[in-house]
Formats: sequence, C-alpha cells, structure tokens
Amino acid sequence: MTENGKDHQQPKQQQPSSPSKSLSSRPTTITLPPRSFTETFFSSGAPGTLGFSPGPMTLLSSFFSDSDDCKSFSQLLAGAIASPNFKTPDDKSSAGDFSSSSSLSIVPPPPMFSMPLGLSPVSLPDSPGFGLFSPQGFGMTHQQALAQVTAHAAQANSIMHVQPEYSTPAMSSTFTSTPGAHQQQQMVRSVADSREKIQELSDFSRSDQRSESSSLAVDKPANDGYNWRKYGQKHVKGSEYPRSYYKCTHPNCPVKKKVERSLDGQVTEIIYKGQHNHQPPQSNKRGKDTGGLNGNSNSHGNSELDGNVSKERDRKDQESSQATPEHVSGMSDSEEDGDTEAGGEVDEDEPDPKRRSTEVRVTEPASSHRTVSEPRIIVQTTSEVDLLDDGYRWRKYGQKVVKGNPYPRSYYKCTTAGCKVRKHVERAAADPKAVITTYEGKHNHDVPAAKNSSHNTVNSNASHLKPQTLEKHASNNSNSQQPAARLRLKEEQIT
DNA sequence: CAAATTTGACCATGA
DNA sequence: CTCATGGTCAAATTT
Repeated sequence: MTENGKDHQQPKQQQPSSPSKSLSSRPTTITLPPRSFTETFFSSGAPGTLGFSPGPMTLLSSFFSDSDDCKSFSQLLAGAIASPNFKTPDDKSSAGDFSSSSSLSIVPPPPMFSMPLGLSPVSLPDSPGFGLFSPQGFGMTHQQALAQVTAHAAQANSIMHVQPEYSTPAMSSTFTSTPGAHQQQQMVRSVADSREKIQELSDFSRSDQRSESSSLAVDKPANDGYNWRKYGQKHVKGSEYPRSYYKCTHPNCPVKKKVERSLDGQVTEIIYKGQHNHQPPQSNKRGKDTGGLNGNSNSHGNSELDGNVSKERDRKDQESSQATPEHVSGMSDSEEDGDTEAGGEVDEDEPDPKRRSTEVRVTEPASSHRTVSEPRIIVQTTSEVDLLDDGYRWRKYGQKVVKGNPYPRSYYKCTTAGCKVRKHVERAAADPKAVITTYEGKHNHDVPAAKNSSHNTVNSNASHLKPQTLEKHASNNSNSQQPAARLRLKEEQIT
C-alpha cells in the first residue's frame, strides 16, 4: 500500500505524446516490490535470511549479532558516508572534469577522514584507521553500525538525528535502559505495524578543514560496493541541483539511492533507501582486483558522491527552519551554537507512509571553499530501534523543554571515560510517537556492551580524529544548521 | 552489439 | 479540488 505507492508505480498509461513507445508497457512496471522486501524482512520467519529487517531483526541482531544485518547496514552506511576509496572512476560525467580542476583531486586524502569514509570493507580491508569499521565490522549490529557511523560523522562534527515514527512513549526511558528490552518492544511493534520509520540525520557541522573535504572529494564517492543503475534524474525544488535516482542492480534488492549533485559535480546529498538483501558484490580483492572473476563484483560505476558540497539548501533550511533547536538553553554544553532556535518542530509529521524503508542521507561538505555546509546523513529505516540503541552506555544528565516542542528533551552523555559523546532524545512535537535522537560527537572507544566479543582493538580510532567537538560552529550565516528538520524533505514551498 | 545512461513525460502524493 | 512537488518510467542516446 501506501508504502510503496511510489515505488509501485503507477498504473500508468502512457503518454500520448510519445508516439512511439509506449503504450502498452507501462502498466506493468514493477520496479521493485518494496513489499517483498518488506515482507522478507519483516517476516521473522526467515532466520537466515534476514537481511536487515527492521524490527525483528534488530532484536536479533542486537543480541545475536547477525552478520547479515550488520553487513548490510554498515555497508550501507559506509556507502553513505562515502567511501574514499580510490576506486574511481567512474564518474562519468562531471566528476572527471571537476576533479581536474577542482579540489576534488587535489585533495589529499587525509588519513583522518579516510577512516570514516573508509567504512566500506571493500575498499579498505585493513586500513589503518579502520577501527570501527573493520571488516569485522560486519559483526556489529545495526545499532552498532549506526553508532559507528554516527561516530564517524561526528568526527566531522556531525550530528545525527534519529526519528522513528512510531515509538513507544516509553522509549525515551528505555533509551537509557537496556537496549535489549526496549528493542523487543519495538520490534514487536514494528512487525505488527510496519509503518515505522526511522530517520537519521547527521549533519556534519562544518568541516572547515579542507582536508576533510578533500578527502571526500576524492573522486569516488560513494562506492558502497554495490552496483547501481541510474533510472532517473530530476530537479527538486529545494535545491537547485538535479537529483539522480539509482537502484541497486541486484535482482530483488529494493535499495534505491538518490544523489544530488551540484553543478560542480560534487555531491551535496545522498540518500539511501532500503537495505540490501544480498551481500555486497564486493569483491574484495585486495588491492585491486584481479579481474573479476566472480560474478558479481561491483563494477564500479557509481557516481555518487563526489565531493564537496555546496550549500544551497540553506535557504531552504531557513525557511523551514524546522531544524531542531539544537540549543539547549541552559544545558551545560554550549555546543549548540545558537542556531536556530526557533525551531519549531522537528519533525513533522511524517506521514509518509511511503517512505518506509531505510533511507540514509549523506551530504558531504564540500567545502570548496568554506562552506559551511554541512553534510548530513539521513537514514530512514523501519527499524527504529536499531538506530535508537546504539550499543553505548549513556547517562542522563539533563532534561529540558525546548521551544517548539512541548515534550522535554533528555540529554545523555556517554558513560565511557574520556568519551565526550552526547546525545539528546526528544519526542517530536508534531508526532509524539516519533522520537528524535541527536548524537553529538563520536565515540573514541568501542562499544562497551558488546556482547560479542569485539575483539578488535579498538580504540584507535577516533580519538584523534577530531578533537573538536561536534558543534557546529557558526559558520556563517545561518545556515549552518539544519538538522533535524530535514527529516522531511518536502517541506515548504517557497514559491 | 550491448549495456548503461540520458532526458522528457507521466503518475502519485501532499499541501 | 487544484496546484505543486517528487519519483519513476521508458524510449532515445551515448559509451
């Protein structure tokens, strides 16, 4: 139903205008049955298959840590974040040009950024900074993956927002409590309803450092290791840049990706939707490949993120200004710069039944110059719980009512010593059922609770990556922040 | 030649 | 109900 409405497509009729074609074919367009995917995932029946089901899976994954989910998730994220990789090339079109002149290529890939970007295992199996996303990363659960992602983002000063559509009220409390428990609840719910959706948003606050941007800019943008096929391009209102639509080429993979590129060819935003129900084609191959013997490997080809970003959306943001009010007024931290305020509600309702699947949005800062633009990652998934529970331990240190939202916002800090990551959770003003979680900062340690053994080392990462905090600094105008608000994309019409 | 991509138009959904 | 916006398709084009 609704969910796929869009996907499903329409009954369409062909266009009279087009003389040639057409006609008959349209009616059957079935691109991908979101449903199926949903079903698949939702149905808990399939143990081995679960790719990543949202609700149910989460649970399982949390405890059992299935690799499947993890993989998918992490990869997805990885992709979203953008892999640095060297791979390259494909950019078919524009990227090439720019790279030459633009900073894209220029950018020396800073190790720091690499890490985050290098999430994808494919690219860097053992890269030195891989702590979090090491190949073993797959073992991590969605939550973990997410958390990590968050962390990465954080490095760049990003913020993540999670907004589940349906969450129990208790959720907030649960947050701190054991993850497992609430997960179960949620899971149940999810299964039953299936309408849930989570959105995560990450904003990289500015990334002034060119290095960062540069890294991103590397040409290859987001190769998540999967193969994508472009099926459309359109100009959306909020941004002046065209948005390209990609679908995973796998047979039943419902995953879709939207990439918005600036004129320069730099990607301003990337939105991932859905989870891959198959393993990444990656081929791994260590270094380069050999040739692809396997069948699937990815080809390459994706042109997605490239680099820098631009900025445009600011205006939009301002207008909508829904951004979550990051500033807490009195809270201890001053991290939130003054941003917006106003805020309003963060979410809006998101009655989008249609958008169900997981969506990850990544925006890269291109900062060609300075940009303040912050890259953001948005993940929408049915499994809210996953996102909510990141596997880390948090201690509540405050609660406050922010303007624009009748519901109080709870503030949590990571209990790990030395880790300054914070997060706040609040219910959406518009939708009480929706919970928005904002993460700030990146964990410099591994996930504590891990039940699994995380043998990995750990810690190495991050710590130095970005000492700064997350905050977004002021950047310029007001555009800097626009976090949560974006949950919805459609928003206002500025006409 | 084939595959992937491009581009315009249609359709669906939301305001 | 109508308009606006976004998304997908499908043929045409390009590599």
